[in-house]
Amino acid sequence: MRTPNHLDQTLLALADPTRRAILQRLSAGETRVTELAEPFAMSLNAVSKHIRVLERAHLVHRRREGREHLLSFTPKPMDDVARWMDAQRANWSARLQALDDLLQEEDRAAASAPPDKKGRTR
Amino acid sequence: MRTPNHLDQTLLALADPTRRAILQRLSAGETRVTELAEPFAMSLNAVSKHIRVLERAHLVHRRREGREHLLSFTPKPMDDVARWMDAQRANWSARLQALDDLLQEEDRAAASAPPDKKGRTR
DNA sequence: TTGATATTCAACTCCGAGGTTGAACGATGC
DNA sequence: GCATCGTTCAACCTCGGAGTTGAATATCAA
Repeated sequence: MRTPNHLDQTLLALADPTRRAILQRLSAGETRVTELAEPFAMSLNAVSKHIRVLERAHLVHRRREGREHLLSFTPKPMDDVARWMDAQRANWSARLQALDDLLQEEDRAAASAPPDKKGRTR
Repeated sequence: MRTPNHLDQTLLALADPTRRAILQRLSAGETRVTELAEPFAMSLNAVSKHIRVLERAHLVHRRREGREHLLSFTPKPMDDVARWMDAQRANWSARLQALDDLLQEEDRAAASAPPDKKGRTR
């Protein structure tokens, strides 16, 4: 908890529509900060701060060329997120399968008993 | 931006190690609040708040049974995250492929010219 | 009813996120 | 040199996240 790990930073960075839009834009290619900020209804400074959050999460890389800062998307942290989610999915999918089996078991058992008024919800 | 959409809520909820641990625990089966809070070095109230964040993101479902609140993992929002990430991946993977092609093109061209001092960085 | 258990609600602190404005800094162009 | 462009830094505001403690609510058990 005292170590804000990479997943934390990455997920936090992704949990904002502006930043996701920035990433989407960057996935189309390197872009200058000003150019990147142009479509947003907020100050350049605000966008600059969003960029710093993305940098902290290692989701964008900055390359200075003269006075221009060129930003590009570095997707590696997203892989970590994907890996974590896959691991989670593996966990609960197995369990949901077991639950399904159990429910079917119950249904077969209920078929030989008086039916229940309320159906299986959701 | 004024509509904090589902992805926002979900990613924000996931961007905390305590909450991810809670989900991990819940993926092993329904759990009472107190039982859930026991391993964490924080007050029951703090855990209760985390649970509310997870509920807001529809990542957990609460079922009241007497005085006990039984929580379970509802993974659907994670699918939305996965879908968004896949879409992103489709975007930039295509572009990275194009970039790779370009770099190889340049390498071939450079092979016939005097070599460059600084190598291809990262 | 009384008392214990399970959980939330309410009020508070602290801190950082997200936004603003204004100034500073570094590179470019004349 | 000087003005301008691209970008950040600094200071400030507001809001909500994350934690605390203490009281309230609801259920169970006697």
